[in-house]
Amino acid sequence: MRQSHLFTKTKKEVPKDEASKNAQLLIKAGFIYKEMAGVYAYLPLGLRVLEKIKQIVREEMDAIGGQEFIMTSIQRKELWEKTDRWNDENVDVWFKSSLKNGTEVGFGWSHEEPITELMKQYLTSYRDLPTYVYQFQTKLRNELRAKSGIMRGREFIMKDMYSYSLDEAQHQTFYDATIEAYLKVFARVGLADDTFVTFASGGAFTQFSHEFQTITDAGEDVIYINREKHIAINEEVMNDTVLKELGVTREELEQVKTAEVGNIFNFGTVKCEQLGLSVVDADGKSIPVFLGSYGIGITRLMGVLVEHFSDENGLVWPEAVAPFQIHLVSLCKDAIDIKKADALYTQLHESGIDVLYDDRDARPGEKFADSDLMGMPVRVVISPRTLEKGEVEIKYRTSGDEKHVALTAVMTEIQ
RNA sequence: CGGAGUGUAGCUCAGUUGGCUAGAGCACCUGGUUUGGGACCAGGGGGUCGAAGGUUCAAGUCCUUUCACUCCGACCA
Repeated sequence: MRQSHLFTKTKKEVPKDEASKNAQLLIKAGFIYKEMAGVYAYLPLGLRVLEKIKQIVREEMDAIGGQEFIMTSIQRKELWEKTDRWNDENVDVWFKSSLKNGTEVGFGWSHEEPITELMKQYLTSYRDLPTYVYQFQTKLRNELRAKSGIMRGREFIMKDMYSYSLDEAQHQTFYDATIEAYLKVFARVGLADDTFVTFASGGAFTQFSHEFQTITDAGEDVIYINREKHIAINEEVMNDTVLKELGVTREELEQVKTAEVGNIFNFGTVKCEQLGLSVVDADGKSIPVFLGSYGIGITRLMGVLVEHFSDENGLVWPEAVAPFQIHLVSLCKDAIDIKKADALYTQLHESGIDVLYDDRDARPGEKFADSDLMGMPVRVVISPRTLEKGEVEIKYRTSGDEKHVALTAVMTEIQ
């Protein structure tokens, strides 16, 4: 991608109506645009990051048997009344509207009910189980107060997966597989060391649910962790009984601030019973279905990555999610040098490398500042100075390490 | 939803006890000089001062209402 053709540009100043680091940096660097409080548009650079994150999640969900589809944003009231989650006392984040004929509808803040209703058409026999489906959907939640930039919006993208299982054991197997898959996701985006499977309140069916919490000051949760034993407990369930059960003492735990990046939940058979989803077993007898739901906040995860990896010069993207792998910055002025820079760009591009080519007619200082701000993992500078020796300069965003490499050796160096 | 704060150019802001044609920096346009860490000179375009109502000879400035945004809290299967 030639930067001269890239839609959006960087800013020197951050908008004053943003206090969170993730929104400030992402707006400054031209990744997102704020429509209103808690509602953000994703510009080409931001969208690339989102798609990279989604692809990682997609691969890991597919690997454990998930099948991607997509539900609707407009939902029927009746389904939510069956589970008593339509009224504002029980769910206070509904956006509601009505059709021209007066029929009330809701905008999806979650999808268990409609997906389970859908499943009634397709799951009829024990032979149909287990079934695992997931989607990337825009969730709409009428939050009383949006905050923390893209980490807590009124409109956000979530991956939500649902498992329909024959029995407790089958459910548990997939539940455990999902924990492993989630850990792989967070490892792949670079958060392995600071993300913890955390015991949290479990609701009616199990003692605990599991949250995936990533350490960040921008988070909203407080958890207690033990890094050696890999145990983490949400403060909301921290008590002596729980400590005893998990075999740790209070003294062994460290208090940290975290953001919830993922969450898995066991609904038992209750949700399916409420909605009338059952299958017949081998004897032709009707039996209840076990439901599990598993979420990862995609846009929130992007926000956490910004909070986690940025520095005073701007964004610092982990390689796996960077919008481009390489930022090729050309300082060339005359036609012959520009031709060489163009050739290098073409070579990198045609090798299948995601490369952003700063071919703009701008001053070096501005280009370097923009490059740092946008945060690609590798910066390659080509200029009259480097070309004199037939070289380019390679600088790594994370470490700041810098080296000069022969023009002919760029490809091998980058691999 | 309770508390606090802020609304003036695309962005960041200044604007005195009410007073003349509402300003600066950044960004943008034109010309020139520059070119390895956000350059400089000259010129230029851009404003319902968040909105509505009121007081006044006169309102960005005072009063009332309202809307939006931010932060703290509450809330967040």
